[in-house]
Amino acid sequence: MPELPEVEVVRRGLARWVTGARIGPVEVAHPRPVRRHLPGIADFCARLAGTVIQDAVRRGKFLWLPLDSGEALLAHLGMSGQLLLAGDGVADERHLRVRVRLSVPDPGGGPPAISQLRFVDQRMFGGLAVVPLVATPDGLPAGIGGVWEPSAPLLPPPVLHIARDPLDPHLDESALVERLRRRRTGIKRALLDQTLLSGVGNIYADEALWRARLHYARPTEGLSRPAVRRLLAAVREVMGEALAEGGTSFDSLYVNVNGESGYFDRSLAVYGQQGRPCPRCGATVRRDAFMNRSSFTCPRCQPRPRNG
DNA sequence: CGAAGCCCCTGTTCGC
DNA sequence: TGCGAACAGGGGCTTC
Repeated sequence: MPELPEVEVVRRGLARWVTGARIGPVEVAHPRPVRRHLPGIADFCARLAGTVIQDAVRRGKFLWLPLDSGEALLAHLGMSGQLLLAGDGVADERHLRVRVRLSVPDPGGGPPAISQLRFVDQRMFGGLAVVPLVATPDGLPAGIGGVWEPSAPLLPPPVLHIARDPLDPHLDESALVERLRRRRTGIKRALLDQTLLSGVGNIYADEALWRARLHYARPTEGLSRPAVRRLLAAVREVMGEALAEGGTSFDSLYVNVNGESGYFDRSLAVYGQQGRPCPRCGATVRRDAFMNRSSFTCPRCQPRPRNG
């Protein structure tokens, strides 16, 4: 499943390889991934055809390509989505949902010559839409990327309520710490609340809580400022490590755009590790049902709060 | 406004 | 061997 560091690697690959590309005909093989484009499939295709991609920008797990039409192609990969660059000779993937034909003026040596952007998604939680771009409420850059800006920083409306993510240099950490401490809920719920902080999914929440030695049910009420800051530092740390691995595991970003990740299977201390020893203290990692999901903790490093 | 729960989706794995 | 249930989970949406 694509997590924030992988989405960032995809963003970098797209920025590198398709900035300046002109979009040609668009084929929608399955209507579901375009369901959030309310005017329909024909309108989706018509708005894309003939435009030129200006940039690739990301906030949390939302990714968009600003177009010279003033609109943007907005993407969310959901659980199983991939954005792949391909040449015409590459066989269609089994779950190919949308094909965007491209003409890339300067292929720049990416083998083979890129002529398609493909949205491949088995489970179709993710999707694409063509959306307008509106000014960011705070006047600051919309997210990561955004080298190209017409005059003011711009954001797709569906991303307006999404908070900045841990990799965003404009994240106001002090304000976040205070907002989080005013919440009356468990710390993992708060960590997963995209209106507070975006891009943290179940895996990174569990890994960061383990590093900060906090149980997922620990009430936000009563968490000290330093404790919250330690947790945010842990989130940033684990994501930074994953990004470093994703960025160095392969020779070129072109490969990473094609959906590879170097992070999982390694480096995970607790997520998916039930029954195995905690890497820090050796106690047996446990798995609990929480929020209709799984939560993994070390019972010794992360003791359950009395009233949790 | 905040908190919490439901639901969407399909391939894989597991239990009977 | 076959079949249905459980599971994976981000985020939109609804309700209180």
